[in-house]
Amino acid sequence: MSPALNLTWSAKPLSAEEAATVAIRDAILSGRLVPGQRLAQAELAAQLGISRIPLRDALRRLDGDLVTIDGRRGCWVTSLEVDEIEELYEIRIVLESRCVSLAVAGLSDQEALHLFGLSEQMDLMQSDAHSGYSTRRAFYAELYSHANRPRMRGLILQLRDNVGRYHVLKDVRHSVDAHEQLRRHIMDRNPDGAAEVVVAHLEETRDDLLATMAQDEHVPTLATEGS
Amino acid sequence: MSPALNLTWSAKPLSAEEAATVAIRDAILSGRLVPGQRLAQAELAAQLGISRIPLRDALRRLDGDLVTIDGRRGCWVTSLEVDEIEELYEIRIVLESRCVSLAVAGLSDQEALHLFGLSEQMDLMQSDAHSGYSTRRAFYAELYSHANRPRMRGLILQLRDNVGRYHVLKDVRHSVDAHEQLRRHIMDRNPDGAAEVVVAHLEETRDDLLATMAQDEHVPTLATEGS
DNA sequence: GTTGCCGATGTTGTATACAATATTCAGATA
DNA sequence: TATCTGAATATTGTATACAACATCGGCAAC
Repeated sequence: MSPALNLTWSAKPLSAEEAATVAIRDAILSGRLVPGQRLAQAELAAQLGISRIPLRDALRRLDGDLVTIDGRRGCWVTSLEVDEIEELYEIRIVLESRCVSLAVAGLSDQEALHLFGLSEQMDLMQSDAHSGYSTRRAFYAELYSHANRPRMRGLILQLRDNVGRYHVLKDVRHSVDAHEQLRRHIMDRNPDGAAEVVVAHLEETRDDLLATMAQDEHVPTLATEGS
Repeated sequence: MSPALNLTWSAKPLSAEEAATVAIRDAILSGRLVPGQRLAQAELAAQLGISRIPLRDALRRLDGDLVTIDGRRGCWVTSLEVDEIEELYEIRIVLESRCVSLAVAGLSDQEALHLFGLSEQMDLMQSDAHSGYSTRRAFYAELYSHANRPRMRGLILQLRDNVGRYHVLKDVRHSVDAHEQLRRHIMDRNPDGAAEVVVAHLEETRDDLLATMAQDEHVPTLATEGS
């Protein structure tokens, strides 16, 4: 199956544009760049140590997703309204219920066991918000990859990132509970059960987030300007 | 509902990047640029009468969708395999069935009548493949806008374009029939019926396309090079 | 006090020039 | 003949410079 030589081509030189894309995406997902924050090309390029051209390429790549570009008016970190968040969750529910169902249905014994272990690890090591998020993300990325639907998986992960940056790690109890159920359905190869758990979990998460937003709507987050 | 003054800000000056984006997208959707065709930056920029910078911005914007960029190896018109087309249709089915259901459920009498007329017009004037496609696209864009799900609508139209450029106008009978049924469900405000029609229509269209591709797989289309 | 009109300033868009890398093809060698 | 090597060529990535536009401030007029 696997080739004799499995060089992952580690540490291949990233282009300036790729590096900038990763850096900006990471900054947005980790909350260092907050929704609505202006992204001035000259300033960002200077901070990253590159010229404006590859920076613009990176921004174009993130446009419509994590970044909003409005012609000559400039660009900002995309800010989501309540309506948009509800819609994104609706799309996630439709896609993820299908995807998890397909994934669980096609799992081999070995793969199911692997996912089971991954899920337990994930719930055991509860670290800070950011690494917790990326750990959960990695689990779902792995799970959904078994659905053999690369485009759907990509869409889902994208939507997840889009909405995930608004969370403040409030849903830990829900998550642990949902993951326990999900593990059972994975071992039982129960696609419908898994889909139900995922939908219920998404709805809970969504409601948590909306409640938090309604509560904090009069306390807008402010970016701490870099020196 | 509609504002008293409805200035559409017509004929605002497009930037070179926007113009290039529209031009390239249109060329791909109309088939002048075929899947797999190389997109050389210098050549394209010269043809469009702009420099490489705004052209690159346009290509980055279409990347991952209609265009595939592979680092320094260059970029091509995205070419879809059979598996990918099947997957895109699967996503369309999931999203569009939900979207049409929501749209039909919320239709006012006036809106339903308007869509009815639009649909009839669409079936009456059957012109060439390209304008036929864009007419149908406009109808669904209008229909889905009534679902009040802008992101979902955008995704659907994007998926539609992605897969639509492979069609060769073979599904006219199916379409006319499906549209007739859809009109009835629109007038009856029958969301479930409309969703069923859309799903069935998508499945038929998908199977038509796959059959055509299986038939023509040994006759690869070749681009007619511009002078 | 409010509105409208410039001018100064800053930011983005675009062209040109150059650097870095991929591709290609000729030629040598097994 | 097939394959490998390496220089020539072509194409993409990036930096700099400049042009076009938007924003923001003050000032005048109503």
